[in-house]
Amino acid sequence: MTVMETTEPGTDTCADPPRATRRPDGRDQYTISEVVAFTGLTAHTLRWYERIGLMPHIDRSHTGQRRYRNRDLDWLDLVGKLRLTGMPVADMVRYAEMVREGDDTYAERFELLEATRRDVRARIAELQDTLAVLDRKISFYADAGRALASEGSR
Amino acid sequence: MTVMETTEPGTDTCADPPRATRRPDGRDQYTISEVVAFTGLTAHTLRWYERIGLMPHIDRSHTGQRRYRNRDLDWLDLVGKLRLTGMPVADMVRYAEMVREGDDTYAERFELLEATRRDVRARIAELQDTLAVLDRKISFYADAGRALASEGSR
DNA sequence: TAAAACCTTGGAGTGCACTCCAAGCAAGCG
DNA sequence: CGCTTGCTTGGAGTGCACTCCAAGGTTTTA
Repeated sequence: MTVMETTEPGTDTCADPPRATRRPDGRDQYTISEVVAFTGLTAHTLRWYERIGLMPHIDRSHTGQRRYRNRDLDWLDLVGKLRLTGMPVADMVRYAEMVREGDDTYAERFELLEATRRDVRARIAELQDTLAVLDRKISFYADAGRALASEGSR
Repeated sequence: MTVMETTEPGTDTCADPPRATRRPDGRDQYTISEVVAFTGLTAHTLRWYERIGLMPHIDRSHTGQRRYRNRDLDWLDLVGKLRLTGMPVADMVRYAEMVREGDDTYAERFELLEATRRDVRARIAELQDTLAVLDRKISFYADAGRALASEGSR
């Protein structure tokens, strides 16, 4: 039989979110499936990140299997945050390249982070604007619902 | 010659964002290109929204050209907000269908809006978390930059 | 009235971020 | 030792949200 390697093979009705298992400390070596559990990413995605240059070099066991280390998980945490900002993967790859290139790229990395911070602030503002619209619409619906209800009870 | 109908055909270096022209009041009829100017969407996208059922029926001139009205622009404003929340287009189509179906769907629409509001609140929280990470990283880079600078001046 | 700019359609194409596949090697357990 | 479960690869496939095309009709400007 072939191995499935899907996410959440169990109940498919409202599968619980990929709650990230907390990373134990005192260890510095993890298999890909452990990293899947920590990050909520799929193994496919982890390997894909590596192929496109988004990951630093990942250690391998003597037989070629990936052995992630704590610094790799820290990097994945950062990537996860940047992903939440909507930053394109290509930009994250660029950032990863700059990290590999070393100290010469400090200024450039600094600028990228500051630009990202500006974007995040702007998006938060947009979302708060949207929230205001939703609040207005929701109270409109609540009022309309009450009106319909009282109509129904008349 | 063929018509281009692209966005921003001018300078392609850092083209200014599609700043939405303000909608004039006292009018209730607009061509598609005016709506493009108001919303920042492309004409392609506006027609596509219509095809997939995301728009209400749009009036036509006697020769079949679209004539948008203020209520259509109001709807597009809402769609724009919902889009910012990351709501899938399919969900917005569902909402549009419910609006067309009429009063029977009030409760359902109400729930959808409330769920969206929850999502938006959650996303704002995530982004604020990310902002904290960025702030920490940026001040780290600022310190490192200062260290490098003073090293350079030594 | 002629040229330029704008609008119409269905269907095909694009870019992104995954997502999956097949075939085979590796690891842990009774 | 055999069984099950897990990990490996390159390349192909998927889903979403647009984005564009060709060929032609319409409206506006000079």
